Amino acid sequence: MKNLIPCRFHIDVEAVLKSEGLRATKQRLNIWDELSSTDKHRDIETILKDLKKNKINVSRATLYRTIDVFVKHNLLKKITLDSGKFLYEHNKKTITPQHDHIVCEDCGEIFEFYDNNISSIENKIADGLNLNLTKRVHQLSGTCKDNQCSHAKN
Amino acid sequence: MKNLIPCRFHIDVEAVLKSEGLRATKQRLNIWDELSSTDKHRDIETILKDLKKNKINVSRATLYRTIDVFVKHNLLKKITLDSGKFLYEHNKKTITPQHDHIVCEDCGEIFEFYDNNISSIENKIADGLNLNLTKRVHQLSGTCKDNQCSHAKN
DNA sequence: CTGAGTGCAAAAGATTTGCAGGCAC
DNA sequence: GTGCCTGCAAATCTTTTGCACTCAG
Repeated sequence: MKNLIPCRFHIDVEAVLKSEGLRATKQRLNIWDELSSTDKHRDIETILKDLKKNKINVSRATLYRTIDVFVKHNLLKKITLDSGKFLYEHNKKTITPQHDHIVCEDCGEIFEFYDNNISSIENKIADGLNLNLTKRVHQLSGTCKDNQCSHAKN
Repeated sequence: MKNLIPCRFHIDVEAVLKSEGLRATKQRLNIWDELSSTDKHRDIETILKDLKKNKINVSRATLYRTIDVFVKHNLLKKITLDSGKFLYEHNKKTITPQHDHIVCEDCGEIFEFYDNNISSIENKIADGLNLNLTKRVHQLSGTCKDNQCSHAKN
């Protein structure tokens, strides 16, 4: 029932898990299949629902634990919304290795952006405080200028 | 017992509340006194504890509701940490009107920064998507280069 | 085989809500 | 006096945890 979903990263994950001394259980592989099947940003609830939709049964607890593992090992990126909710997106190491997000408040669409100048300014700021940057969050949100979410058509 | 705490914004808040059709209850004024008494970034729990320390009794529910009101009316700024926890800081309209945060993971110290170039880049990005920027979050964190949190002595 | 990982259900936190009573205006 | 606001406790929501069982290596 999952043959429509490209499992692009199956092998990678198995390797990563093993190299970290973790077991490649079918739950973890199934969850990764689901996570890597789309570029959407989803919360735990949605991921769980999508798993069920594909007849993959994992307990909520396991999903939490697995997502934790993936985030810790950089397979997943955790996005913290201003509401305190979290969204997750898989780390396609090949495309846009570092990027930030801008959300349209009208339609909920999330776009990714990246700017090299910002990075270098950030580094200067950290340097000035004698800090090594370890994490960065940069999220913008806005409303559509023409009130029609024309960007969504892009 | 609160005579040591400068109540710099008392009048403002009362005016703001009234202009919004809200009542200037003693709970709201007391909470604002506490919030405006320091530039620290605190979570609900800490604020509640600090209130009790100053013999101000408000229920947890009222504190949540009041903080909501203040955030909504721009008297308070809500900072969302990556852990999903929230911190609050009062909006001193006079100093650093717009700023972001960089956290030292070693000592928890939070510094504020602002860079005009970043703002203009952000605006360009939003423009490109036909969006009016309404909110921005930019938070960095890092570890101390010399492992001694020398910045904390600044 | 053995212990890391899982499922379940209960626990733990954090925040919200319903409602009766209180107080700002 | 009126109804917005508060306090309390219960409810809700999200995430974590303890424990017995399972299965990957």
